[in-house]
Amino acid sequence: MTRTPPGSGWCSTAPCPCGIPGPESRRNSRASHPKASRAGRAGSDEGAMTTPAVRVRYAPSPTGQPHIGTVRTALFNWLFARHHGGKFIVRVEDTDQERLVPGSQQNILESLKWLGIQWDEGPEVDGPFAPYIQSERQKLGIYHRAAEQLIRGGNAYRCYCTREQLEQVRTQQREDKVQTRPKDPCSALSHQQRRDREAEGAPSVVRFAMPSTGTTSVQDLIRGEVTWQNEVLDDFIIIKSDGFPTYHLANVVDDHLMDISHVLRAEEWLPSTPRHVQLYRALEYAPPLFGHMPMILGPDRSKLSKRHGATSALEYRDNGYLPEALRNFMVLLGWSLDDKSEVMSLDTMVQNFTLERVSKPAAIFDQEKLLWMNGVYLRQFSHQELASRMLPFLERDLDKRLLPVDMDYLRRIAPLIQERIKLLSDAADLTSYFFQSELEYDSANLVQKGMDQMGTLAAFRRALPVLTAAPGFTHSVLDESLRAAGAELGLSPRQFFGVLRVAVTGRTATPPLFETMEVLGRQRVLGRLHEAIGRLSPA
RNA sequence: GGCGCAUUCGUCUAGUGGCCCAGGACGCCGCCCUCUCAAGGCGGAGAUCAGGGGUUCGAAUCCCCUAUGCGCUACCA
Repeated sequence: MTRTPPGSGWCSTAPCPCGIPGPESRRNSRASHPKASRAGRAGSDEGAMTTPAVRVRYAPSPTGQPHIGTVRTALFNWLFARHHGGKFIVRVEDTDQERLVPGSQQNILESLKWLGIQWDEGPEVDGPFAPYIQSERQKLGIYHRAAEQLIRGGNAYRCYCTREQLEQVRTQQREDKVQTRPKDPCSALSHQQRRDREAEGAPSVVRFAMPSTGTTSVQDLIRGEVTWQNEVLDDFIIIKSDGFPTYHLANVVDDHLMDISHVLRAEEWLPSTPRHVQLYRALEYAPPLFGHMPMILGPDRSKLSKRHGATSALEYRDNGYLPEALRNFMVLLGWSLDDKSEVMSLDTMVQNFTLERVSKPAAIFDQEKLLWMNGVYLRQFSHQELASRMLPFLERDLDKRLLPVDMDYLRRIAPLIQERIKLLSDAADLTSYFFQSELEYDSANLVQKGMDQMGTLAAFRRALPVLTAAPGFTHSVLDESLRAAGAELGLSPRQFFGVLRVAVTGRTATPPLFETMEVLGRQRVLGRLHEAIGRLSPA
């Protein structure tokens, strides 16, 4: 009945860098590992070729709050690396100087840390291929050397066209319904013409000369073989006029230099993959394996964005979600262990994560299910753990006059709200009446359905001596004695306990009354009862 | 418009040609438990497997076509 968990038994760990999860792979992506054959190309790289190891990277660009989709991609890369005993590398792709947002690099790293995704190489930790920030790597000249190499080999050329000129060509082509890619006029410039333009000091970019015939294919680890007609692919820019490389060049050069074995990125990158494949070919680099992960969509099926609510991991943190819950929820967006497992430990994820169980269709981010999962994790905590997790939120949200929070007291409150709390950010609201010296509530709430003012007052007056005299202020004692008192008054438990609840907590919905009273303690309870009696008594 | 990818309950998904007139989970509904609110237990509704053609003794699963959705189509990543 139980299926063999996929992954176990197939890929032991280290020596299975292939990304092809098992002998029975349902996808015909059984191509051999390109890097494995690199030994043959000898010295083109570092020389010594051993068993290729899994080296994957997360390459965010610091242009704002890291989107939940890119964080999920980081998670998948990390799990893949851990599953195969490989390395997970973070590389900051800040080649777009115009879109840089200060502080976003910190946000990205903080998101990863919060989620428990540790990187083996990258900012802060460095590693054998440092630096890990492209603007710093730029200074090494690696991108320009690659571009020069391509120009020399006839695989790239300088282009002097202005944006306006290009826009014209493009719209013209569109009007003429030309199906093939726009051929860049500068590709046909003569040597003399180029010299002239350079002498004029004309600004230029470097374009890659895409082959204009034939096809380019990639054996995608998730989607199988994908093929493009080269004639529809354009001569994309590899070096911008500000001298910075574009993503296309930088990522190929760096992935090569950093010995990346698998490029696992979001599906939106699939269309530019033939460019990268051609770059690898022209540069004579052994290409990595590619795998394109499903995207994450909002409820309206469009790319998840601000309009759909929180889109960055840190927002979820501030909104009271647990990293454990968000991580678990995210891993299920596009991956599954089997037909049943949902709530699972990190360890289980690592042990079972294989690309073959990554699904193809884009997934919609279901906030409701995340909320449920957050509750599941919250309920699994020990009282101590829950109290510790709530503390920072209480310090943030509770009236400052109620601080500092007494940890011992909080630890006793924790079990009472554990089944009721769904977000840590609810903690203050759920527990405020434990801390307040003066309750704030509408006196009208004291008199509940089926009761009148006098009856309510009588109930309070009857409860007073019982609570005062209770031998030990524990929930079992209180339960017994108050239940008896209520019966004497001819009130149903619902009525009697209901009015007491409001008097003691100011709320109509709380954890069980007697447990709540026990934690509050005799003094607070009696004080609040007196207060309630005062509120109801005719002046 | 072009190119590419995708398509199983509202949503996340299981499914690797017979075990599937399709299983699990969230959400929803009902019942139970019960001092309120939760949590929990039990049950239910919910998918003509996008549609149409093939292949096969047999198709959610393989092939083709169509439709729809999404992505890309920047000196952004």
